[in-house]
Amino acid sequence: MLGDRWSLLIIRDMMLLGAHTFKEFLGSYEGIATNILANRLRRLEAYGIIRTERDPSDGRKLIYQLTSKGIDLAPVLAEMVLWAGRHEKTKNQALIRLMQNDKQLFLEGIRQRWAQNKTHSAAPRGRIRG
Amino acid sequence: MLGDRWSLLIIRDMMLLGAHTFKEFLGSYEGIATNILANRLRRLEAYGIIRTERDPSDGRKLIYQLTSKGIDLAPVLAEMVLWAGRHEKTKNQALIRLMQNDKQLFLEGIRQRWAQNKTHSAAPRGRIRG
DNA sequence: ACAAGTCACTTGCAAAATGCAAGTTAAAAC
DNA sequence: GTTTTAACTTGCATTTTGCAAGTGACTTGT
Repeated sequence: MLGDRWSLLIIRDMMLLGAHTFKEFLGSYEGIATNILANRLRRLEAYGIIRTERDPSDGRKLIYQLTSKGIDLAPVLAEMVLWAGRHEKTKNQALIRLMQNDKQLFLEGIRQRWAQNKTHSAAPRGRIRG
Repeated sequence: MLGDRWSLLIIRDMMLLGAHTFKEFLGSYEGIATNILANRLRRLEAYGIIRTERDPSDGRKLIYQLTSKGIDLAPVLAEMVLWAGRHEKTKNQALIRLMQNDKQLFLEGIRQRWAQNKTHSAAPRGRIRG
């Protein structure tokens, strides 16, 4: 279900970088092709991990949001980031230290940033500051 | 690095089912092809996640073991199993309840089962009992 | 001692997934 | 009302995956 090259990276970009439009996912430095991205977004939606909404202030844009099922992947992503920080050369050591020092607080932060989705209001903006 | 269909499943089988030979990985119900399995095992070894040893009691067999880097993936796998248990129909609810009730104890269990690797003695045997 | 397994692969080929470049469509912006 | 922008789709080449059938070293059974 998440066993491909891109799905978890897309979710990571939503959680950690606050990405929620097609273009923002494309910009994320790994360079996914547009057809693959479109396909993965549809799959993630079919799995109930993300949902889609039109941007009320710009009819061209779609806003991708994590569902509660998607938000529940935060601990998985957090552990992956910690593991990579421990064993691979990685930038963003600040984020990793933040997560090490208070994992619960970090997870709460993600949940709060995305919790609004349930009430159907606007998506959270911005990236997490290390 | 782990962004493919099989790598994390192989690691899961090592951690949760105690698999450590080529044949045991093949038996694991998902049905990986032999050429892909051989390729993934080599990649995981190249990444330093597993290591390989000859079985001293049977020269045909190779024993695959998790390195400390591989053991450190236990929290990632644990969170994945918990997530799947929460959101997907899954068997092995006993294991999931065990993990929910005491995640730390569960992780300690995995670490102890595999810690012997550092001292170059025999690999741990058997699966985790829910 | 020797034939018949077993184990851990490799090889060849077909099928599927991925990647790349160039559209397309609807909605802003100028 | 022409040009941009956002979110895709399409066609085709390349890469990865999967399947079936070997292969070679080692062990088992007689």
